[in-house]
Amino acid sequence: MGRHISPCENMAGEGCGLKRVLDLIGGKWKILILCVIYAEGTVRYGELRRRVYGITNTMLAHSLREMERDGLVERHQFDEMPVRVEYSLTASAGSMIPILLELKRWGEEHLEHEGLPS
Amino acid sequence: MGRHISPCENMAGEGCGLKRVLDLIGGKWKILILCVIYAEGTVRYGELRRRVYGITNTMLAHSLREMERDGLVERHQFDEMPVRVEYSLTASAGSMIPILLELKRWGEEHLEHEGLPS
DNA sequence: CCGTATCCCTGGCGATACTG
DNA sequence: CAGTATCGCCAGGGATACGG
Repeated sequence: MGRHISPCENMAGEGCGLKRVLDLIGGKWKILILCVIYAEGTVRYGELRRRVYGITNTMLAHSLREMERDGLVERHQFDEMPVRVEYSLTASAGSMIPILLELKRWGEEHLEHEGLPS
Repeated sequence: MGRHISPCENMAGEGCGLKRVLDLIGGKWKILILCVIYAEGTVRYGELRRRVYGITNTMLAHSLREMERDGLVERHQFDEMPVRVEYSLTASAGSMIPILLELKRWGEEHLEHEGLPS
């Protein structure tokens, strides 16, 4: 005893904080996108697409729209010719970054990269 | 400058640590299951199903098998009558828990529960 | 009690083509 | 350059029934 949270604690209940976070950043791409924007500070759309390995146009645009709506990223459009658009993190998303970087570190420490064992 | 990681840092590249973690614990249920097992210390299958709100039999069993295979949970079967099975975290999964709890806290601090705005 | 076996369906995701 | 518009796949997830 002492190492457990009370069994009554709402770990995975209906409106659990964890579930709500996962609704925000769940799915295949959002966490990766957030981390890349963070690493770059400010990124243009095309650069972002190149940095997030394997993402398609559709998914990048779609994910960005949702994250903008959810207050995680900011979009700044410069009406030059040709048009330039830059993305950056909101303060809110910024405060989540350290957690995501820890997750990344955990993966690097605990998971060997390996191809398929033949 | 100074606040950025080098642009060359592999944030979301092909074998990125982040991607590998997400392969392990991505999807709709695994993170929640891990946190519930942690909170209980040791849990029986049925208790787990009750605690993870909304999960189905199929998905719980399936997730548990994968996580066992991946070295995240341990299964202990007691051949009593009726049979009893208990799940607990491995040390490896345990070391990830603090990160997941931070994520949960982030959600609780930054996300109001709200139904649909009418 | 603790699951597996099946079947089925939705929506996340992707490919391609096209526009301001 | 920075996206939308469409279409379609298929794997993740769910319901139900059954087995050790």
